[in-house]
Amino acid sequence: MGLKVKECINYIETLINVFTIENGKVKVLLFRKKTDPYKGYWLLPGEMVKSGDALENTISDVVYDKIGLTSLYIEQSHIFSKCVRDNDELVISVSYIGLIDSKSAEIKREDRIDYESKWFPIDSLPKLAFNHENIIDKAVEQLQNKIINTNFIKKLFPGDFTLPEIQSVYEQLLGKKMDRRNFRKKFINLGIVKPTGNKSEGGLGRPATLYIFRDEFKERNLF
Amino acid sequence: MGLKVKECINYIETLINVFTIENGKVKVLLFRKKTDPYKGYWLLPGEMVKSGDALENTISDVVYDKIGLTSLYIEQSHIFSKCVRDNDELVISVSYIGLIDSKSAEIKREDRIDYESKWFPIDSLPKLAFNHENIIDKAVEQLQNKIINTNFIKKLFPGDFTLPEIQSVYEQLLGKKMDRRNFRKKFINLGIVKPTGNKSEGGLGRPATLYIFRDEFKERNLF
DNA sequence: GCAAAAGTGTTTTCAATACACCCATGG
DNA sequence: CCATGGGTGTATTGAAAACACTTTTGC
Repeated sequence: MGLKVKECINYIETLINVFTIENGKVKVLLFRKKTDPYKGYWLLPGEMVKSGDALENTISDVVYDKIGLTSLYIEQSHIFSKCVRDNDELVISVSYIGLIDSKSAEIKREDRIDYESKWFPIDSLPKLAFNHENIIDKAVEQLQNKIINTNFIKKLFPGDFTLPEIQSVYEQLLGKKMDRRNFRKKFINLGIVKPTGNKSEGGLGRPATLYIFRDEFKERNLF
Repeated sequence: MGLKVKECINYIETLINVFTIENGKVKVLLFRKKTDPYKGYWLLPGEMVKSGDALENTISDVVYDKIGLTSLYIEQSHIFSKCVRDNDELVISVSYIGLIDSKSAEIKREDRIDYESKWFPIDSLPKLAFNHENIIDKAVEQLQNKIINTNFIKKLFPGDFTLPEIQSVYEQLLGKKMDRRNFRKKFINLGIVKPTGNKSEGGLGRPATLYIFRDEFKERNLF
């Protein structure tokens, strides 16, 4: 306890777990690593913290420079410090959670072909570099706790959506099936959504009613 | 966005919010600062991270060297990085939450008279150095979310306790009064506590029944 | 007309709430 | 005997859960 080896520089990096909903699946954005170690493995977008930059600035850089987004919802997730490198250096990883709706995410994806990046469903992740699998696990765990808040959902569905879509996101994140009738009853009774008058198109089966969040909706917890 | 000034060292410190229940009040442990800046103000115990030490080691040092505890429950709270110093240096503060029962806390307090330290009720904090007031606020906010978990409560009450004691902690942390009958009903119906057969002593009024957590109790959320 | 997914109502069960009086102790 | 705080029971309300059939669309 308290055995000091020698003074050395600690590196701090910020990483971000950007989540979106694509084709009804909850997905996270990953980049493929081009160099050893872990060449060919996937990792979370991130950047070393430099020169008196506050963490918030660094994460903004990551989001803008690497992902190509100018704004998305961000909050802190967790700090990891076990990932020690060869030479007495300690890398501290500050992990963030970002949420983006599928439409914005899709547009930006076209712009960025210089990196190999991909959205992976959280239940089928590829080989991940370093401890990034742990980092994603922790972010997903926190997402589970956040998703019961209606304000949080709105960030994933800023446009219109169907109730079956939203229900499916809950089922994926909470890891359990829910009764369709009870789910709608609850969601609609909250009074935070209203039908747009339109119907979903193109899918199999009966088209679903499209809803949007009311402008004046009050943040609440479900479940 | 991304304007780099120059390379410089970022300092990382760990801080801990140690909470206990003393005389029925939720309190946090603070030390008085001996030197300028903020001489005479109070602050959270903490330490700079050195030499490839993982954060967990650093916080262990703090707990052992400065507080005199060999073990207490610890979890991460939040990272603060706005506290920039004069010379382009950035201090990143990694904040932890620690919980200790009053009995262990009391014993250790005797041992440590070389520092001026004191337990302050969270609703009447003294003048705090740096941004430590924000840091405590954040920790208390997280405590509010954690306290609904029975496992968390047990860490504050590992020995025996009365139901009015526990109820009071809930009321302090959640910031609302609760009905005594409904509170007991809920708590006892959980089946996680059992009466010891003894009664509290020394207080005014009728002595209260003492309870302990059952050995095999299942972690659950209340409220 | 068939497959696929959306939409709808009722009953039961259980937890949350509201509420007022009696009990044990110390002084 | 009085002040102080602890302990108890019941009725009401509302949300959660369980459950099966009908509707709309594409092919």
